[in-house]
Amino acid sequence: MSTKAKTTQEDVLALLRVEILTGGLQPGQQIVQDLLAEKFGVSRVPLREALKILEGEGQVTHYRNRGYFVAELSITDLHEVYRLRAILEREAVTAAVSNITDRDLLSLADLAAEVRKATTSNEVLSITAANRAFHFAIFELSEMPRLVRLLRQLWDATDVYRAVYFTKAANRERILLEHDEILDALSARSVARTIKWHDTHRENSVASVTAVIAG
Amino acid sequence: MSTKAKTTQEDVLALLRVEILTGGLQPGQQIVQDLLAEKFGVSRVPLREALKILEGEGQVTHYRNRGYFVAELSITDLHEVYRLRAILEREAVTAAVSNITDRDLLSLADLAAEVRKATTSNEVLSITAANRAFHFAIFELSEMPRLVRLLRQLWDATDVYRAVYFTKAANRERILLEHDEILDALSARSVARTIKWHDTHRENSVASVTAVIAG
DNA sequence: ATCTGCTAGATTGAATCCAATATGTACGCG
DNA sequence: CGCGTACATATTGGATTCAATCTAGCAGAT
Repeated sequence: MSTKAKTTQEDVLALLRVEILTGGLQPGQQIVQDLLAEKFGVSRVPLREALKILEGEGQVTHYRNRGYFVAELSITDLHEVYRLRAILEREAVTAAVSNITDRDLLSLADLAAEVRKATTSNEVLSITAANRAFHFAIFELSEMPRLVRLLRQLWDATDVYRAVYFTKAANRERILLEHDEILDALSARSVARTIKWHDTHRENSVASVTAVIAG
Repeated sequence: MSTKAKTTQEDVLALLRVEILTGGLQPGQQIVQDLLAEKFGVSRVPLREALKILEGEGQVTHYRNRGYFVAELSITDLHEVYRLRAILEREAVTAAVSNITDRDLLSLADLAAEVRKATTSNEVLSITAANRAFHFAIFELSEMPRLVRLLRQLWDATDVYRAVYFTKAANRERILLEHDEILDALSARSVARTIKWHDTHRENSVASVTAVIAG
């Protein structure tokens, strides 16, 4: 069997992420540990440890003796996240270009194909997952693990809102084109073009997500 | 009383930080929960939650069913951290300059004085604390909380090694001068000069710390 | 002699149980 | 009628207890 025996807090963590992503737990809402623990069929201890991880990622906030609440993202927060992403992703992409091999390009193409396939499925969760996999495969090429870690945090912070982005068919179309452009720039080993397309990729995203929060 | 009633896991977290910082827990060493819990006079639950926080910060690493180990920092890791700090601190400082008020300059001067006082005390812990307070007071002026959070993580990651930096009298002298220069650049509202001095500040630091790790 | 498989001890992971704190409501007083 | 205070309840935080997993050491076969 391929299912590796994970620990319960890892399961709970995954469940929590889905719950937050799909809106089962809404921003600002308190997380009542007893209820969730029962719902997941576990005790409160692993739940709390999973919540501590999410707190570290800024996904939930903790108030002493009052518990955990799903984090809310203000517009200014959102813009800060994207500003930081811009800075850090440029760094990552630059390093990636200088490391990339032909072999890497092939597997990136595969990942891009996965995204394309996911978009036809119309399942938002699998689209976001595939999209993430594609972009982080690029970031990983930087061989800067801490940088990738920071980026992961920033992506996590906006996952909730970005999910909405993929509900629009036009956006799903657009990212496929942008991914192709990114692949093209990468194969040409052009740092400038790769950065440029990442930037537009983000700008399209931030515009939509801003609309979501504002509305 | 000014001592606000904190929770045990916060106490434990503070204790752990000191322990790691002072070498009571050395890089690579396993953290045996029973022993530490007893040493701190608490149960394992708050200890584990505190460890989860440190794991999120990259201060310790966790292996399934094997427990927590104090993180080790390789030379390449170290350079990555400083590279990321360079990028992010430039951003923070730039934003700070555009926000800074005369009132801020006064309190920064106070903090710089605190550092000066701490250096005479010769207690490494209080020097690092004062130094941190000074720099993060500047970073906070950026009014970019997420950015500050990321910077805090990066500083934490190298705290262990940086502590050694302050044991040398020459280094203690030098940072005082550099702090003065930074204050000067800030009052002149010069982004370029502020960045420049932050850069040299870091470069001096990274050189020393590299030597520590290598040696 | 080395490698494999097993057993015993140690250590982590999770569940249950108990204590401390905060919130909400009713009551009394001004 | 408004405000503050005290009590009751719900919820979190911590300690204890139990279960699962890993590690080390030994026995035996090749």
